[in-house]
Amino acid sequence: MQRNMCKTVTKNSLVKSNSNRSNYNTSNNVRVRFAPSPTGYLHLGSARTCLFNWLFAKKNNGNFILRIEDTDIKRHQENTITSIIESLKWLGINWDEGPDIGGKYGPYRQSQRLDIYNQYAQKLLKEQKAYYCFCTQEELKTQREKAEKEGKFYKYDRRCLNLSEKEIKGYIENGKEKAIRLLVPKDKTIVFEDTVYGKIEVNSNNIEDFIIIRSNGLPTYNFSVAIDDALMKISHIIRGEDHLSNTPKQLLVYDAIGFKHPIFTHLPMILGYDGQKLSKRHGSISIEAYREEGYLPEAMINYLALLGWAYDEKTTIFSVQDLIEKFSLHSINKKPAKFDPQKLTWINGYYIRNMKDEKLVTILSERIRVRIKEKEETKAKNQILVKSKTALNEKITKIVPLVKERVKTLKECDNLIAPFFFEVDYTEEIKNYFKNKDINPGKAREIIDKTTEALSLIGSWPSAPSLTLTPTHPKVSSEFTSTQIEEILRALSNKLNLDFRKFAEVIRIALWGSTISPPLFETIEILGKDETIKRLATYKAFLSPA
RNA sequence: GCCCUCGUCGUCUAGGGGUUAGGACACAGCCCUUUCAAGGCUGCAACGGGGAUUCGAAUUCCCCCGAGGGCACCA
Repeated sequence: MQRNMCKTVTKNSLVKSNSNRSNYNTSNNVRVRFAPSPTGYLHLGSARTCLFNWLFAKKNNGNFILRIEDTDIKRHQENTITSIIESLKWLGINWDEGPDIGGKYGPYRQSQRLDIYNQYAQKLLKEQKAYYCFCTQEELKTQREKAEKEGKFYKYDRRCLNLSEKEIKGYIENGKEKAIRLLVPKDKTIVFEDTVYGKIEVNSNNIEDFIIIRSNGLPTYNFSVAIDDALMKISHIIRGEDHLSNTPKQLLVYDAIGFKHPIFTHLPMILGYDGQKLSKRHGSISIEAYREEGYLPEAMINYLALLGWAYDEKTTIFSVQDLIEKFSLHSINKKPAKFDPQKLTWINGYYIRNMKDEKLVTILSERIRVRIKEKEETKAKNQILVKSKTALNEKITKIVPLVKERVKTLKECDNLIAPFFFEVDYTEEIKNYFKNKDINPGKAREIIDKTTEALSLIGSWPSAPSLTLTPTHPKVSSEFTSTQIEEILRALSNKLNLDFRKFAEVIRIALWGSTISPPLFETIEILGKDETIKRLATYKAFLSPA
């Protein structure tokens, strides 16, 4: 059987396939599009749809087109177009044709294509495949509500189809509001083969004569998409599953006009944790929000690709290049996917950990610079510890290896390293941390005093006669390095007969204002002797005498 | 109400007649450890239910149940 043959082939080529879905041509002229309506930020679901389109285009050397569906004047907001475009660019998605760069099938904004829709509507009218409807919206609404009350499915009763030419003429001359409806053929089976969902059959009797041009002259969605997709020579329509039920209507438009059908691929929905449609109450759902939270574009892409698609039984990490090579419409599954922020975060952490140090340095420098600027604009200017851009970069270069394995988002990283650049704010909780602890405030003072003393020695050696520590530690040199610091602090902790964990906790809290910090010895080195000693003193002041 | 879909660990998924039903996230434990991570090891955990076909069903078919989407002068 064909199925078996294909299975063999695909196993060899490591590409999964359902042969019965592969009867289409992807060898040339692949043209796909992403067609957002500008009503808000770029949503995770839309981003995933966009990504799949883009991957498919890249993989097949096709064209990826960006089109803005802004026919609904009431809902669309101009500024959101910019924001959507920004998000796409941030993700690294580029397009070959679009509203900003043009192209030979433009314009790429539906609001600029109104003449086209009207021309086709007139053509259908002339061919009697569509007809004027003079029913008012109120009338229709009443009818619909009545039907719903009776538990019936409402379908337009075609009353305007039976109007005489004279009546029509009369209405038009009187300037009565008119919409245009498509004349849906009776009892026709509409069939299409969806790449993901397989063969879909719908009887046209289930579809009413839907409006294609509204009384305000604007086209409705099912009409304009069909026309645009056909005119823009879109070969594969890849979009969310919520459009599956609309596809027959669009096919009716294709057929009425005589357009060739494209290939349809519907993607399973992305749902929230509770299985409901992903919405604001599930938390952040825009690409923009994740960008701000410190997620990397490559991590977003990787995670999004895994929603509804899998390559094999093991791999979870895919570079964009991997995805382009391995992506296939055949391996998209049907089940709706629940968005899992934890996994996204894990993937993001993975990308941070595996990022080249230099790249992280660049990214973090930029982010810290933003924070510095914020401080500069407030009265907290004196809290900034780093003065020059060079100093900042040098510092971050040293910091990156310490923190890249410890954070999952850039924001988390910013927070972890902030005390390198700004004075520490000690919370009440931190100030009182050692009350009722094994190490009481008095003991903590002692630790701080001794540590201060010991650290002071580094660099002032060998002229340090008061050093009580040196007998147990012969190798005090003049370099303020993490190795040196570690040796001295461990020796000190030992001498004080303390568990080093507890000893270190005092220092950590004093230096970082937190129980969590980057590795202590390196932190002290980078912070520098003076700042370290200064912070030890600052914190000591919060410790009430025993 | 009608139409269209979907149903494997908590989550993303692999698996398409014979598997100890595999991996990843999360979770738990242990190891490592100056905190937090990272890393290593181990564990927990799934075929919605019922029939049918078959020697054999997570896999094919039917019914039920559950879930999502659509049915607008929204996109």
